[in-house]
Amino acid sequence: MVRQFVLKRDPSAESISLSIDYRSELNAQQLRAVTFGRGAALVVAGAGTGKTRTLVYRVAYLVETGVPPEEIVLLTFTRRSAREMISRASALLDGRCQHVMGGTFHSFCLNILHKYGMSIGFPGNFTILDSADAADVIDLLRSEIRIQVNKKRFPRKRTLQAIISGVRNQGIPVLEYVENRYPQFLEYVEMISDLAAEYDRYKFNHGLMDYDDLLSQTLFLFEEHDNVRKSVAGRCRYVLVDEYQDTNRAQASIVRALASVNGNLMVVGDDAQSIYRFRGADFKNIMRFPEQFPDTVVLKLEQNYRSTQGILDLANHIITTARQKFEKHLFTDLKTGENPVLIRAPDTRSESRFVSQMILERRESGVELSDMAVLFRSGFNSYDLEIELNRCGIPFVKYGGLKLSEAAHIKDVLAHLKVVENPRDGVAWNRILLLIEGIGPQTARNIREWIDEQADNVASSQASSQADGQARTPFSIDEPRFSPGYVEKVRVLLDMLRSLHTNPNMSVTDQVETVLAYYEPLLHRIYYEDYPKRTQDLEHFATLAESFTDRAALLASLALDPIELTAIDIEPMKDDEPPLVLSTIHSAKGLEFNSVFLIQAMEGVLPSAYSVGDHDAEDEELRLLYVAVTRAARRLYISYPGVKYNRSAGQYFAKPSRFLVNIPEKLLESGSLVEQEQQLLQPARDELEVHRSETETT
DNA sequence: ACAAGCAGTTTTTTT
DNA sequence: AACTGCTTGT
Repeated sequence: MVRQFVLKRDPSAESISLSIDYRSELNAQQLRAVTFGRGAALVVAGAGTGKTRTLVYRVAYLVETGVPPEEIVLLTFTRRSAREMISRASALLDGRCQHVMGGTFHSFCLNILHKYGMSIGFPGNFTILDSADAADVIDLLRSEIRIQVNKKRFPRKRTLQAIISGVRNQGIPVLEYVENRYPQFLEYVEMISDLAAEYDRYKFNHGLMDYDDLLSQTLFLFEEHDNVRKSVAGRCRYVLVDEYQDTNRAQASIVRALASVNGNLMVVGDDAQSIYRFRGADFKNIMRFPEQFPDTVVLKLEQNYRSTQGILDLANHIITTARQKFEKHLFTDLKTGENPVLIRAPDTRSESRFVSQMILERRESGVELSDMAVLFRSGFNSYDLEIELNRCGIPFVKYGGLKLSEAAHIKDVLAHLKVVENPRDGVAWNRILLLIEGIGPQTARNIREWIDEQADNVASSQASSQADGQARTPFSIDEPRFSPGYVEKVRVLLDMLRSLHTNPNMSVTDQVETVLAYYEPLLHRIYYEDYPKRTQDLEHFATLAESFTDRAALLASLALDPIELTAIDIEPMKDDEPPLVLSTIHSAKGLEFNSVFLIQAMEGVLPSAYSVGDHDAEDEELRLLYVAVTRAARRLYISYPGVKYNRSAGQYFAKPSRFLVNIPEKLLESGSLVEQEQQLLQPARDELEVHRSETETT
């Protein structure tokens, strides 16, 4: 590294030129982080200690002290939080902050690969596989290998994808990974390894990249081309990383590479809130940070501005029971407040009714609906509650769970666009061919093979010369080699795709409309049971697509930043009241609410049944509870049903979460539900019934 | 040989 | 709701 001489700022000039009064708006610890100079810093920030605020002020401070905004990189966990922080910084200072480079690791890497990928042999038009697409690719390859397996239980495609991705993320052999996490599949280790190799080869040959590739290929690019690394890192004058406890190995390496020229790096995180182990995140990254950057200054934010003392006491108590001890004790000045409660409801229905009722009460007492949240472990834990909320006419948005872009019909439409973008995208071809009546897996495969040949011909004719004058596309049938049962239908499909391919000036909206016109009849045939609902989603999607200037941007954006709207979406804000938030605990990270309801806090759900027996996994479930609890500012209600219904076991007695049973009453009061007398209850229920018929759209 | 439809099983969390 | 395995029909 070039030796640097630091010129100290003139303190008298500082007070004149800075427009923000940092001293009065931040506490001493925050101020230190915000005004930190050059070098490496680790900010250990407990829940609710103003972590986001600190980052926002840090961005503004850097810009205000003359750092060019486009040389500041802010890496966050979701694009949503990057967007939010940058706009908050802009509001604080001015529009200059909009030019800060911000986003997720994946989107940042995608930009780099688009810019420099050509130099290491990646085509410019590669398509991105989300994890479901990746599983589909693996499934295509699996069907070939499986013939030799015969009759035995081979892992399903999602499991295979999880294993292959996990192996990549942790950089360990398949054997070790399967031994630890999937001992039931030990006999298939060799086949899984073969499959992983096949998968990599397939992706390379067909211009595909999965999420892991975006990170690892960027690292590969940096390793192979030092000038690229220097050039990229040279433009990263200041690097800021949020949620550092949830980075994996590859991401930590990328951070190191980005800081390798200027060395100005600030990472912010909280080891107690690490909840992405399943995705390869390693909270030890945060412990290792000071070793990797020997001159690291460690800064701590410990004063909590969010929650009442009662909520913090509970949170502190919970985290001390983790097997891996964390040295952290949050404190606050907020003394007042109602203590957290643990409520046992008779069953799931009454739990939903209780939560809805409390939400209405809180709203009556002046709390905005949008300042309340219902949190749960898994997306489907809220199904029953969603019905009840609809019945009560309470508007809500749901984060986590099924995404719009993950719905089958949206993926169908996207697959058509992907094929036009990257004609070698075999999974997308497979998907759209299977939609045609009369074409099954085998025929789709034959057609795909023929398409691959065509694509090769196109490539070679382009390579040799443009002598034949006519641009060839991979979307025409020259030979009558397919059976008449479906050849006409394939011809219609190819005609449609060719019209998009040969028309580079066509707007994204027109492209989407063209695909939709083609897809509509297929949708009706395949989803004859519920196509009206799906048609609605497609219209929503078409509106959304209008804001994109080109097809590649639309596809990349949907792959990297899935629209978080469930199919069970309410009418887009018909009334102006901001809706209640339903969210998985994972998706609620970084958010805060006046009142939080944590539902289904029972054994088998939180902790998840998958985690029991694995100490590290159980610890992570505990941290998940910690995250949920610390989202609450004033009120916290934790509930679980005493009886749970399950299709296989029927009704069974549910146990409260093991993390909650031995907590002193002083920290967590327990409560139970009593059914109100019939006469009083009846009119209220009648009224709700009326609401139901008005609001129920699903 | 292949597609399509039916019944029973299985569902974590996300870039 | 989606996936898997099985049966039936072309």
